[in-house]
Amino acid sequence: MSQYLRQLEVVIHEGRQTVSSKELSRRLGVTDSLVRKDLARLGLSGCAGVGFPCQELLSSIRKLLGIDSIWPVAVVGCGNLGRALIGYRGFSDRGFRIAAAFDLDPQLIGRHIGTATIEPFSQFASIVKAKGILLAALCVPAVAAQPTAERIIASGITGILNFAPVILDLPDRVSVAHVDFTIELEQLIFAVVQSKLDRL
Amino acid sequence: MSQYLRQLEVVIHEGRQTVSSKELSRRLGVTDSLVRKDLARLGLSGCAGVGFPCQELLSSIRKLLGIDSIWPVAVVGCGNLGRALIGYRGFSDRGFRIAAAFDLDPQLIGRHIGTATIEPFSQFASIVKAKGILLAALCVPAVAAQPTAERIIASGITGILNFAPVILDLPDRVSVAHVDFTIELEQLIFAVVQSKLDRL
DNA sequence: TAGATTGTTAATCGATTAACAATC
DNA sequence: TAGATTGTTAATCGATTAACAATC
Repeated sequence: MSQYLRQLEVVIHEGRQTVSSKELSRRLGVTDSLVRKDLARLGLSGCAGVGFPCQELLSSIRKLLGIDSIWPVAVVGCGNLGRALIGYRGFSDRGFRIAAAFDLDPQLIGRHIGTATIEPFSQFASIVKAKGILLAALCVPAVAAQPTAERIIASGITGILNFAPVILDLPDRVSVAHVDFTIELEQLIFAVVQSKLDRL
Repeated sequence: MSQYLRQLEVVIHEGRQTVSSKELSRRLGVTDSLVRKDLARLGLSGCAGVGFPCQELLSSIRKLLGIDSIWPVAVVGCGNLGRALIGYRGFSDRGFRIAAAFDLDPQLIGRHIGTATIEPFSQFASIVKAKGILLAALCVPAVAAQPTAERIIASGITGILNFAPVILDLPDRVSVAHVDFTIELEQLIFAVVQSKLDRL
């Protein structure tokens, strides 16, 4: 679905008013049938002979994905990775905002990065509650990931973007998305090796 | 497959010699049938009544994934994200090594981060060739991603881990893995919203 | 009307699962 | 032998595709 969004933005940028399932399918590398089926599943309909209205499609998908409003996100752990995330452009115009950043290290606390100031982790619960934050990006070392995750969900966080190379064991009511560079790299290598073998 | 590796490492860490498809399936949240089928597809076999030998399984999968040796990786772009990647622990013991880092900014060139020194991008081709690097992590701003990617594949890079929120258009012989925090976050939000709706 | 494109049905495909005889 | 677990077959499931009448 995110891919649909991205391509829609491109099409809109080109000044188009409508887009056909065929056009979208071409851009996404899938069949037009699938595009129509996907959009129908979301309850969206187009005009036979014309296509789908771009703007309506865009806002409908945004709404369905829950990104029609701006979600404040807390960054937990401000090492290299956490700081990179705080500085990451492209969140702001896509429905996210780094609303708070936390660390344990007294050396880091109080530092400004981008628009955020690093707060002591002890303040997590109160700040998160005050700002209505529901999502956290977990950027702590692997060993700290599980206990930190447990502590932050106790403060009402319901979604965690986990950057630690550890599988978190958390209650079902919490959603976890896992970003693991090692896995991504392994998959890349696998693809490279495969493609080499194919060419022999 | 990477998930298999991770779980195998856990099992081996516990001192076990063999592991059953049932045990692995439980850890991975799939069926035992699927585990056996996957392993069979890779040409690996276990012992009926006993299970699969952990060590053999581990090294076979490593070999199949192409990570039985250490792959040198070049980091291109040493902003927040690039530096985070260079400092990322956990690569070293999983078959990767950051072998070189590049940037355009004269301010950054010569700086040491972890074990790497930032080199001028103009030196890319020669250094990559000298060190036999085939993989690059692309950590440049979105607008620079496509031209930079074109330039680095001209130097013999065959696999790119792309961190820029842009879909790269490259020849088929090059493998690309795309890491996009925005997409990950959108998926997380979707899961959070879904789970909220489910509970109503 | 003619051309383009939708929404939907039926067919296909691949991946997953259940089941079980064979094996240790 | 009895218990555990494999390898494999046949059945199931879900997702994708092809096709086409209906619609603009």
